[in-house]
Amino acid sequence: MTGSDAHLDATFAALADPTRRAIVARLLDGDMTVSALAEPFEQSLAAISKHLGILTRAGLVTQRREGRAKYCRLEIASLRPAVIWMESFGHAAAEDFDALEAFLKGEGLLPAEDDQP
Amino acid sequence: MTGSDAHLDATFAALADPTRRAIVARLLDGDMTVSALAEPFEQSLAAISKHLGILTRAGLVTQRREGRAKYCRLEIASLRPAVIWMESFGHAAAEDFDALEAFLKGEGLLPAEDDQP
DNA sequence: GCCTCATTCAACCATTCGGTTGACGATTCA
DNA sequence: TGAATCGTCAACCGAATGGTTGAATGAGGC
Repeated sequence: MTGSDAHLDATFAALADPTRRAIVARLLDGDMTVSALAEPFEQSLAAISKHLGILTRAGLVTQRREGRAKYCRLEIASLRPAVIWMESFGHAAAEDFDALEAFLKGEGLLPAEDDQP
Repeated sequence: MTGSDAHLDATFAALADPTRRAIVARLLDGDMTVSALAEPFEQSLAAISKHLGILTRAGLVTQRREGRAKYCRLEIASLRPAVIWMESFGHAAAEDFDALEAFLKGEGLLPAEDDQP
């Protein structure tokens, strides 16, 4: 409960802004340059750049330079600690989360296991 | 992607603070009065009261008055939208989340289903 | 070398946050 | 009734946020 505190702080804080969540969602379609990423938002490029800085500092996004453009990539794995933190509550209060599990399975978000003897 | 934005904002923002995450974790042990809840923290009661206000506004906590004490209860179900938001990314990039699923199963956080015909 | 495109930096502004202290409203108990 | 307990409110503080604008840096193209 001590070590990853800062990472959880950064992750949850990064996700607490709708523009940043939208950026993350857009990055699911693949890597994108900063300006391509900024295009649908009614904010200055500098604002988007700041948001990307926050996402990057949280480890959710990495950037690589390619020519004069800079491509942003979503680093989904770094969501893991946050998901685990939340899921652990689901476990601890399973009765409240039954509906969640049912929902996830219904949506196909949690494939039913069949690889376990 | 529009309606629950505010709730997601509030939920993630509420979880972005380590004191508040600790409060939530403590509430897993059962309902607690504000001062009992505040006891292990080196902060003023007013500060904890503010944190509880934030958690309450996010819907993660409800309070009921009982005598002169006020009991706080964790409303785990209201974490659901946030979990679902995150899980949907796990679905979209399943390869990155394989490790998560393995981890969750290994920890017993995701019990293997056996209630399905 | 120079111009242009892509991105970030710097300074600034208003607002919110996390915290403190002290006063206040409820409630219980003697 | 009066005193103690529980919790919140109000005002304040310093720091961080989310945004703007304008200048500066980096990389290609001519």
